[in-house]
Amino acid sequence: MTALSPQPCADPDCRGQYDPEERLALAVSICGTRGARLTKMRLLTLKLLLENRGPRGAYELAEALKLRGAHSVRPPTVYRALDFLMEQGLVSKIESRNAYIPCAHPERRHICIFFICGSCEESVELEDQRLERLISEDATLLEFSVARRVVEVEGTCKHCLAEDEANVTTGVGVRC
Amino acid sequence: MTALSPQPCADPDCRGQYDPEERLALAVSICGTRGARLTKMRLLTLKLLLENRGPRGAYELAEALKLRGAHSVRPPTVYRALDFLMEQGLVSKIESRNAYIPCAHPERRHICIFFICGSCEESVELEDQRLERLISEDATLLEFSVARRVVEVEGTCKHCLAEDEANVTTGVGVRC
DNA sequence: AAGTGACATGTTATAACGTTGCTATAGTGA
DNA sequence: TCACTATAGCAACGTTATAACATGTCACTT
Repeated sequence: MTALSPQPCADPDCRGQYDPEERLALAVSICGTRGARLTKMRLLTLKLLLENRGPRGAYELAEALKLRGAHSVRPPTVYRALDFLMEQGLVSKIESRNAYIPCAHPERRHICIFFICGSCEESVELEDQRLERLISEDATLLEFSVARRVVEVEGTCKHCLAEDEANVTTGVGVRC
Repeated sequence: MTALSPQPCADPDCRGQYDPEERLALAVSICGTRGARLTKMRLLTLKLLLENRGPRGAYELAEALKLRGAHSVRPPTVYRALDFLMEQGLVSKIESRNAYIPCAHPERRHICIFFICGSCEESVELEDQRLERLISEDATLLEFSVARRVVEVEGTCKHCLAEDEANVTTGVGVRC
C-alpha cells in the first residue's frame, strides 16, 4: 500500500500521463519531430524509469538494464542515456536524491515541483505556473538570467501519513 | 569582478548579513540559547564557509580545515560538522552542486531560494514568503506533509552577464 | 582525584555517484 | 560500397558520502 495513486495534473485536459505505454509513444513522437535519435538503449532506459513511481539511481538503472539488454551496462552508458533524455525534457534529475525520474509533460517546457515521499520513495510532479512567475520575478529583481530551476519538496505522502496514523499504538506523534 | 555585491534581503530591517564577524556572533548566540554545542571544529567550519560568497564542497572544506586546524581532517569530521550546522539552520546544502553554504538568516525558520551563478559560482539567497505559501498550498492539495524544501535556480548573475556582454566581439548570443 | 556518561572527534575502509578518454560499432547519406 | 557521424562498450579514475569502530573531552558525581 505504498503506491501513490495517479495525481491530477494542473492541466484539466491531461489524460493518461500515468500510462507508461502512452508516455513512451509520446516520447517517440517528440523525438521523431525533433530529429532526435531515441535509440534502443535510450528507449529502454526511459521504459525502466516509467515502470517505477519514484526516482531511480543511475547504478540501479544499470543493473536493471543489464537484466533486460544483453550486455553488461556500465555507468557511462547509463549517464549518456540519461543526458539525452534530460536534454529532450523526458527525464528530470531529482537533485536531493541523485536520482532520475521521467517527466510527466515532456511536450511542454514545464516548470514543476517534485514532491518526494521519504517513506515510500515515490514522487509526484506538479506543474504550477505561479511558481514559474514567482521565480522569474525574483530573478528579474536580481537581474539574474535563469537557466534551470530545481524545486523539490521532501516529506511524507498522504498514503504513508495514513499508514503512520494507523500504526500509532503508542501516543507518540509520527509526522515529521 | 566576479563578486556579487551584497544583495538586499527581503526584510527591510536586515543589516549586516554579509559581515562574517556579525554572522559568526549570531551563530554563537543562537547555539547558546539552544544549548547546542558550537565546538571549535564546527565554528571553524562555519567560519570557512562564511569567507566565501559561494557554496563549498565538503572535501574542499576538509582541505581548508587542515590548513587551519592542526590535525588531518577527514570526510566524516567535515560531514559531521556540516550536519550539525544544517540541523541548527546555520548552513544549507546546495543539492544541485553537492556543496554547502551558510544561511543568511539562521535566526528565522526561513524558506529561501538560492540563485547560483554558473559562471562565478557565487550564490544569493533570497527569502520569499510567497514561495512558502505556494508550496504549502500545493502540498495541502496533495495532502503531503512537508519536511524540507529545495529551491535552487541556476543561471548567470548580473555581473557575469555584464562581463559576457562586454566580451561579445562576435555577434553570437551569450545568454543561456 | 577517580569513575561515569554523553557527546564529539579521529581513523580506516568502503559505498555511492559521476566523468574521462579511448575504441568499436551501427546507422545514415553520398 | 565508402566515408562520416553518432552511439555504445570498456577500463580506469575522480568525487561525494557513510559505516563501523576507536579514542578523546568535558561536566558531573562521589
